[in-house]
Amino acid sequence: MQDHDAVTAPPRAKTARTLAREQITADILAAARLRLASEGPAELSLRAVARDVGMVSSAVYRYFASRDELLTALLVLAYDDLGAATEAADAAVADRADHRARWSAALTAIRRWAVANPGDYALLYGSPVPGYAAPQTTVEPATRVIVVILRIVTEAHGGAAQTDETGNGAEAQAPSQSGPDPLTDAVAGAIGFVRERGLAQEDSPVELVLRTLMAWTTVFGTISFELFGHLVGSVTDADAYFAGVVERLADDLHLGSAGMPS
Amino acid sequence: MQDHDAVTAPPRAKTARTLAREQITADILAAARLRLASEGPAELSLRAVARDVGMVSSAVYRYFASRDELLTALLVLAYDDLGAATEAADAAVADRADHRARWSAALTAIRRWAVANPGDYALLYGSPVPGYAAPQTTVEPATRVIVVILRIVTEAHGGAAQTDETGNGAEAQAPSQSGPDPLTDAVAGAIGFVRERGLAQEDSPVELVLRTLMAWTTVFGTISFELFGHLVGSVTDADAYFAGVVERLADDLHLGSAGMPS
DNA sequence: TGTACATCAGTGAACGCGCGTTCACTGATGTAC
DNA sequence: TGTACATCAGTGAACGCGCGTTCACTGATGTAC
Repeated sequence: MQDHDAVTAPPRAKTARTLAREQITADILAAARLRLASEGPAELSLRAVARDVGMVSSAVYRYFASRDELLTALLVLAYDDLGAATEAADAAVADRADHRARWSAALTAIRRWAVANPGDYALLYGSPVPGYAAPQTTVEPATRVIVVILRIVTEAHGGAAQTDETGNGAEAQAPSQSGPDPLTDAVAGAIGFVRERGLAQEDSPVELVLRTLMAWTTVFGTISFELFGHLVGSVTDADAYFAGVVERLADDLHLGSAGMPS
Repeated sequence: MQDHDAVTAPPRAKTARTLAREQITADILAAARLRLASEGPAELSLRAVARDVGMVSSAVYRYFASRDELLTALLVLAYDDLGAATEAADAAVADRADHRARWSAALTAIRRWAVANPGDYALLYGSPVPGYAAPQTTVEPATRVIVVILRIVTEAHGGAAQTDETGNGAEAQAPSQSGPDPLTDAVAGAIGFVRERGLAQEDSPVELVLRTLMAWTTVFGTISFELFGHLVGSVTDADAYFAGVVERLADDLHLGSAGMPS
C-alpha cells in the first residue's frame, strides 16, 4: 500500500534507497523461506523472520503490510520458482519432438525442486493455511507448471511435432461410453483453459486433458507421499520409485517411446 | 501415564467413574475433531478444546498428558474411522468377484469420508505438523485403507475369484525392460508388506503392487487437490470427476469390466 | 553547488492476547475391612 | 450396612512465553529550487 512502483514509471535511474529496498525485501523473503523449511506456513512468525534478518519486528511493516501479505509474496515467489525450474527443464531438451524426454525432464525437475524446497512445496501443495485465502495474484503463477505439462502432452498428440507411432494417443483409452457425458461438463473449466492457451488443436481433447490431469495428480501425490512420510517402510529408493512412476505415466499417455526396444 | 487399563484386568463391572472417564475422553476427542475442521492440527489449542467441552484447561490433563498425546489419539481415531468406512464399503458389495464394484465402492467411500471430515483428512494426509512425530501406535491404523485396496486388486489377479477376462492383469503393462531392476528393490518394502499379509499368491507381483500404489496415490492426490483448492476453476463437478478417475484407474488395473458393453 | 523541506527506514516501547503446563486445593467416588 | 482411607476429577490461579500490530521518535536519503 505504500509506494509500490508507479505503473508507468519514467526510466529514472534507481536511487540507492530503491536498491536497498529491493535487496532487503528479497532478504526478508529469503529468511521467511528458510523458516518454512522447519515451521509450516501457519506458524510462520513475522517476529522470527525479523530477528533472522537482523531488524526489529516493526521494521518489517515497512516492507509488508501484514503477515498475510508476506505469505502471499512467498506463495508467488515459490510458484514462480517452481514454474521457472519446470520450464527450464523442458526447454533444455534439444529434440523438441522427443516428448517422452521432455516429460521426464519436466517431472523430474518438479520433484527435484520439491525435495530441495520442502517448505515451499508444503506451502504450495500442502494443507491450506487456515484463515488465509490466497488472492488473485497467485493464480497465474500457479498455472505455470501445469501449462508446461499440458503443452508437452498436447504437442505429442495431434500437433505438427507428432512422433507417436502407436496411434492418435491416450484418448483411445476412453471407456467405451458414448453420448453426452457429465464428465465432459465437470472438466469444462480445464478444457477451456487448454483452448484459451492454444494448447490443443483437436476438437475433443476431453480424454486427453483428463488423463493429463490424472497424471499430474499422480505426480503431485507421489511427491506429497514422499515428503509427508507416507512411503516410509514401503519405498526405500524414492529416486528409482519416482522414475518408475514417470515412465509408466508416459506409457499411459503414449508419449514417444524413448526406451522401447521391441 | 495414569491408569490406562491394566493389561489383564479382571472382568470387574465398570464403575461409574470409569464410564464417566470413557465418556469424557470421547467428548474431548469429538470437540478436538470439530476444531480440526477449521483450525489445522498445528494450531489446535488444548485450551480451546477444554472450553468447547466445558471444562477448565488444566482438567484436560487428567485425560491426556500433553497436547501431543491428544494429537496422537486424534490420529489413531481418524485412521481407524477412515479404515472402518473403507472396509465397510468393500464388504457391502455382495458379489465378491465383482472387483470393479468393490474398487469403486471402497474409493468412493474414501472420498466421501474425506469430504465429510476435511479436518481429519488434512490431519492424516496434509502437511505434517512441524515438531510432532507420530509414534508407532499410529502405524497399524494407517495401513487399513491401503490393505483394503491391495486386497481388492490382488484378489482380482491370480486369486481363485478371478474374473478378469483380459489376461493376467496389469503386469502386462510393464515397460519392456528385463533383468534386475532397481525399481524392484525400491519397492521391496511394499512387496514385503503384501507378502506378509498374504495378499498375493504370485511370485512377482512387483508391477501389480507398483501399479496399485500409483493408483492409490492418484486417489489421494485427487482428493487432496479437491479439498486443498487446486481444482477450483478446472473441475466444477467433483463427484463426476472423481467417478471418472476411479473408472480409469479400474481400467488401468484391469479390474473386472462392469460397464463394458462391447 | 548549496540550502530547505519532504519522504522514508528503522527503533524501541507498549498494547492486548492466547497459549501449554504446573500446582495446591476441594469434593466426589471407589475400596477394604 | 457402615466406617476410614485412598484415589481421582475438576478448579482456579499463576508461570513464562511469543505473537501481530500500533505509535511516536530519530536520523538518513531524496528532491525542488
